[in-house]
Amino acid sequence: MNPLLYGYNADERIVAVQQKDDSTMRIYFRDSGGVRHEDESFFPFLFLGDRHYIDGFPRKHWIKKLEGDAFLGYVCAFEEWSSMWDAVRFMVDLYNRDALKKIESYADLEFLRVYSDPVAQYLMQTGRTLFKGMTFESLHRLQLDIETYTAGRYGFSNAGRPQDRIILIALSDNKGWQHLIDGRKMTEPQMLNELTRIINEKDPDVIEGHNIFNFDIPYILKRCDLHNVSLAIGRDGSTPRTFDSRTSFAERSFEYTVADIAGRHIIDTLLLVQGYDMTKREMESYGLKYAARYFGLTSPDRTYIQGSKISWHWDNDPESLMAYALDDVDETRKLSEQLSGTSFYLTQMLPFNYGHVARMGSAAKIESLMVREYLRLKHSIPKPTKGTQTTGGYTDIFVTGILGPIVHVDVESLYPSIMINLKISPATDECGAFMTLLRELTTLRLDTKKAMQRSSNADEKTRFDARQSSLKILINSFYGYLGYGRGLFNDYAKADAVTKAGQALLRKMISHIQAEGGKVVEVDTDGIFFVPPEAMQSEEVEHKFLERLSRALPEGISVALDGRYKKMLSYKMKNYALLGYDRTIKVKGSSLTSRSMERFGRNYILQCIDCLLNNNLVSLHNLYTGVYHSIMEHKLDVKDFARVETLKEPLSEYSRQVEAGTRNRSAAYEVALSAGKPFRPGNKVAYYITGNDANPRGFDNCKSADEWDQNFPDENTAFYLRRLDEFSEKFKPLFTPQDFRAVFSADDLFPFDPTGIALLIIDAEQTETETKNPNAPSEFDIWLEG
DNA sequence: AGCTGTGGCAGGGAGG
DNA sequence: CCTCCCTGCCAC
Repeated sequence: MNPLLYGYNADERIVAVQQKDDSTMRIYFRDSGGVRHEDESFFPFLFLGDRHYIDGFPRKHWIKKLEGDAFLGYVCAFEEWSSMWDAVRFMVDLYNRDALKKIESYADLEFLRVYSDPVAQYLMQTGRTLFKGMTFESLHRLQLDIETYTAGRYGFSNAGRPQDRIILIALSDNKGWQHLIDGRKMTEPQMLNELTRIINEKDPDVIEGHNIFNFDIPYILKRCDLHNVSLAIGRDGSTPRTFDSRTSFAERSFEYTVADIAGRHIIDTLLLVQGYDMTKREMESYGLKYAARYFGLTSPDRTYIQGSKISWHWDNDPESLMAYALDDVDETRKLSEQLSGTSFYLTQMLPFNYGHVARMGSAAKIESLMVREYLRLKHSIPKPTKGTQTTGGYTDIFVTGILGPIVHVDVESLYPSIMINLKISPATDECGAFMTLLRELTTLRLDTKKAMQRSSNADEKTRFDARQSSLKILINSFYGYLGYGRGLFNDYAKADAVTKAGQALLRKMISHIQAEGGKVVEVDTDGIFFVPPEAMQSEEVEHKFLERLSRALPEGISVALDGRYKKMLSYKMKNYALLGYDRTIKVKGSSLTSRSMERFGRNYILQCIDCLLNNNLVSLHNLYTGVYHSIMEHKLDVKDFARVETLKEPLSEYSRQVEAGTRNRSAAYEVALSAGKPFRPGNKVAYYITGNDANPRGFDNCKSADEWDQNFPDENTAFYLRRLDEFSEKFKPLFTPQDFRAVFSADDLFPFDPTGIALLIIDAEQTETETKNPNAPSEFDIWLEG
């Protein structure tokens, strides 16, 4: 077994960590014969017990940096020394015997500074590990959901007001047991005590909830505070420890309050859903109800209650509210069942507990494996290098318009394949852990995938799938880690080498396709859309073509057929629409449709695309006139023309920046400010434009969507008509100017006649010769020629 | 206290 | 009008 992947096999998993004395821990492993005790010396961790101070130094001071010239920037991590002094002596001895003389007292240690947080965190986390050896199935998971009664409309922020209260705590677990705490029979303090009692009695390993970090837990804690109740739900009798945290899913950042419950793990399904959509990017919302529907987990008789109506239902119709709360926990369980498997299986090989793994990013996971190996080898760990990555994926568009038929090919795992193929790993990784990890994880994933395909048991298949997909996410992050500014082992030059090799590879593929008579339409990073040559338009010939393409590429790089489409609307780079043979339409990119658009616009554009791909110009014209009149006659609902924006920053920060002149005013923030409600980053604001000016300044003419009154519609008709025309403009390149005017016109003087209107296909302009030339010489030519 | 990357496009606002 | 800058959204 490769120590790098220690713990992947079930019989190597830690089942319990028991503290022996102040400085060591005893580890128990599970194997086929049951639980056995293992000599801790093999285990490559430093166990510091639960004392925060050893030799008078906080635990984090055990990781130090020497500032001597020869080893500036390196940290040494220690694992088996009994005292700080031994550790320092070892390190100094290793690098510089002279320096030892300087260290005579604690005062001399001032030149040692805490350097590497990741290392410190790593050690501290492992020291706290309480993960019991369990299968995903045997984990005792408890779902929690609360409903609150508020005098005002915004319950959460009012959690401190005595007149608001928790009315319902719904719990459910995978032992088929359900419990509902009914506020009518208890005071709130009684209810909170009862919650504590039940959790301790049921003793769950995991507590799950949707948005549990930002709502349920903090709310409960606040109410406990108010009523002086101690929420002692830790396995050691402690109360939850909370701290503010932030994760960013790509450019979106998400703030939440992490709660740590001793001996238990908290899983927030909201975070799981966001993490899932980070790669898929096709969900409209991350709310529980939508997510449950998205994954097909909704029961047919599910009860729905609007958030604002909860107080009313509690007063008038409590039974349906209770049913609603139980449906919430039921969906949370199913959601977690679906999504938490990836984190669970990764926990087996990462030096972090389940709850932590579930909220960690990919880079931190990779780094933890690297650091563990360096600790095992007692090798120094590099510091992050400063710099930036300069290149990314190759993106290009060759032709715009409606085209077809279309074939999409892509390189499987482009960046990982390149890294393995060209042996690209960080220069600072002297022990070669990075490449070994990448290789081993890739092999492991392929094996797991094969095992999945072999398996005939549905449950087992699901388990294997969860494992292989969690590995896939991890493997794909190795490239990102190279260019990650805070990565201890980052290497920007190597990150650039990966992307440049990718670009060269794509150019090679493009020229191959063109040489065979294909018409390349669009390229993005690892995939190519093209119109196959006439002779090739059958699936069998396509596969032959793919084989030839694969043979033209280096060993270890494989190309796959990703999709076949009837037609494609090629609009701009990263922006296109596809019509499948099953008549479904996929729209990609933010410039055709995006979440930031008014809903009527989104629907309008989607329908336009449908008409265009199906060459239905009469419908297109009718569509335009229909929407035109709906706007004119105030027939749209506020939901259709309101714009919904997500607040990224606290309102106070926005105000400060506007005051300082470093930021422009923005309608969404102005509406939020004037509403006087407590907004947090991540909250959504819906607003619409008022007035008569077709070109208004948004932040001067905006109103909150819930102020709109159907009986006195005051939306700016001129503005929304202008928006309609802006949306139509997107299709201008498809028509001659006259044809465009004829189609997108509400002028009914002459009936619309589509005769003679042809959709245009335009070759994209050759702007940058260097990037546009697929045959441009590259430093990777030798590699490509094999 | 925690955080994987680059590239392309749209729209608002400010200022020329 | 236009250009520039910034933010937001999205593809990979």
